Amino acid sequence: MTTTGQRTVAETARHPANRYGNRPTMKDVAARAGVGLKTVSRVVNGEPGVTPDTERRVQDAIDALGFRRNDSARVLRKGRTASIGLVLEDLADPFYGPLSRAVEEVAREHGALLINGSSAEDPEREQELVLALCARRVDGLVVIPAGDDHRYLEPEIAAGVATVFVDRPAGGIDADVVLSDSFGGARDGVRHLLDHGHHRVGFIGDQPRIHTAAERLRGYRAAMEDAGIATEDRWISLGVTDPVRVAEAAEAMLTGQDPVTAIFAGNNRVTVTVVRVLAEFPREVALVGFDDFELADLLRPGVTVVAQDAARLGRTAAERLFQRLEGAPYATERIDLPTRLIQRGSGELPPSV
Amino acid sequence: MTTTGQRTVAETARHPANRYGNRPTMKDVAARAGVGLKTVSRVVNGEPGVTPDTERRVQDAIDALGFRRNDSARVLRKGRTASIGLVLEDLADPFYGPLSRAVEEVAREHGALLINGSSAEDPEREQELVLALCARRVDGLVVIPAGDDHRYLEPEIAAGVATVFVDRPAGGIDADVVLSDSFGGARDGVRHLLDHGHHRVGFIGDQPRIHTAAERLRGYRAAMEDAGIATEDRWISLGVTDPVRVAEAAEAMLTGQDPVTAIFAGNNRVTVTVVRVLAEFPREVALVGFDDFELADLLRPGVTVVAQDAARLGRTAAERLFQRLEGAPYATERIDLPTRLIQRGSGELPPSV
DNA sequence: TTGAAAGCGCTAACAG
DNA sequence: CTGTTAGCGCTTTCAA
Repeated sequence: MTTTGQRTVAETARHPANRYGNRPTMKDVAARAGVGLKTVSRVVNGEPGVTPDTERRVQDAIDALGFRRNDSARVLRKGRTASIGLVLEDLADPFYGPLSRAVEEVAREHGALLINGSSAEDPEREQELVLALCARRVDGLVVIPAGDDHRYLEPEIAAGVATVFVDRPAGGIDADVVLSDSFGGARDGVRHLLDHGHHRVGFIGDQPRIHTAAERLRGYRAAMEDAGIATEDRWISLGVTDPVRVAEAAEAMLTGQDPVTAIFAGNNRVTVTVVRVLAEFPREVALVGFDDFELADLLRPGVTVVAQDAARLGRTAAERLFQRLEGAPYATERIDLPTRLIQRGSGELPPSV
Repeated sequence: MTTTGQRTVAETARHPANRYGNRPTMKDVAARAGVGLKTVSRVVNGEPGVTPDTERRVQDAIDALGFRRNDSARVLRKGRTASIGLVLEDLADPFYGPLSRAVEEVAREHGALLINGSSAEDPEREQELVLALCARRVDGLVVIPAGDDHRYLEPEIAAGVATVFVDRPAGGIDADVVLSDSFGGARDGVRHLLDHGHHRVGFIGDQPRIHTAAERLRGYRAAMEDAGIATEDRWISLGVTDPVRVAEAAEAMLTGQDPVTAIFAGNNRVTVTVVRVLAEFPREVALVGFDDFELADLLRPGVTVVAQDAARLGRTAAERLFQRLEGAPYATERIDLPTRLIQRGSGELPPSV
């Protein structure tokens, strides 16, 4: 601790004790500057109607005391917190990094802060988090839902908390949602494999209670059906996407009778695990994954993917949120963002058996 | 909008207008339940001293009105916000995902929410963000600094905002800091290359004003010196780590007279760019990178790295923060976390010229 | 067991 | 241009 630091402590310690570690308030500043409370407020908020001289006296007092406006009090009075909440599945998932960054960027453009939390794909934890954010009176909420029943949000939305869902739709309530075209993307990806001569195509996806997982499975089935292929149950594996289960699933469908010659992976984690399995596998197997991921182009072969634009997803949702916050109450809307097939080699391999 | 939803609107609309979208307050609940304000407060906060019967009446009123406690007001009164701020460089950077997730997890264990923002490596923006968080009266702050002068934080720290720096030390103030051993890690990585027969080893790093970048450079120089090799300026490139500059730097040191036979890359972004360059390069070049990254093991050759544990960095910092928040004022501390060399092939290649 | 009153630090509304 | 007053919705204190 420097000497300067210690003097600061002594200085602030002169003020009457309160719960904020003896911080000076506008009242203290007013007393020191010899002006009224409201004048301090004017200076702090850059409102007009203060003589340069007065302003300087107030500013000096602010600097001397180390005053910083207490936004908690301000919020209480103004009713707007200038903050929005973001609830997602897992901040550590590379898919959500760009998404939350995009939301943050838009929030920043609107002078708002971002409070965020991970639901860990647990509906209860999602609700807990959302309600905690509502209790803080965030102005709005961007939610990547873990659960499928969001009726608990009804009173909040009715009370004016703008809410936009991303990546998966809300359950049981009418709300804005921004989605990638999971169905179309998966269908295109599987069709791409079929176009390259495959007939036995496997699908490894997440738990079907997750909307995107169900949609992608639907896309897979649609593509197979369009091609007149009867899918076998052995080719389809759904469940949690931890590496162990996914690796076992991949190995199972790659071996035995009538093994698959191509795999469609339902999300980035699945894709990566399948790549690991295939790296050890004796036969060449074609692969298309849903979600792009870093370095997919550097692997050999490069991994063909159905890419969705996570940043755009986040930006679109956040912009929608602030439109609602600022404007008239529009009708709720569903925004579908297109996916894009990126060919890198793995999806263009021919059947090896 | 369901019928239930509309009734909720009508219901809340009866309450006197305020700034929170006509939300019921404890006063409203008290009126409806026919009890005093304080009794509602007791029920809401689970305080003892309320008859089961009264409690039920209050609870019914709460449910009927859709009441949710306004934590802004609570905060104003209690002085603690139960939230901490995290300022990092870029939420979208894969290195920070696990770190912020770890911080969030610890916050959650302590019942606190996480407010975070990206500084975009801009000192002004860092300060702006930090002060905005202080104005919100976050209880504490975890900062990955972009700037190197943090004296602006002195009054805040004196006023009781617990602050822990991560990844890089604070400038101009005395504060806790949690670091990876950049110097030792880089020295070990370079030494590893030297041990495999290299003499001309290149170093591509970030701007030396960034503490970790400077430390890693120092580690590189120490290893070279220990081996009795005089480094040439041509082998060293420092600056912003955008792909274009890094690629040019790599190509420059790989060609011309006395080209390097091995490269040490100063962070994950640099490493990835160098991998791309080497993939196109006619000669085999050894590579060790600072920071681990996903799929490094799947590339051919696998990329040898000096790994730091981002999650542990975040967890350690956050735990330190809450120790401070809860306990006596310890002396500030510097915590160094070890790095780990992970051999995957690229760092074990012999010199090719 | 319950409630009335005071006040957290700020801003809105209205005087001077 | 400046200051005073009255809350924002909650918790604290203290009395019933």
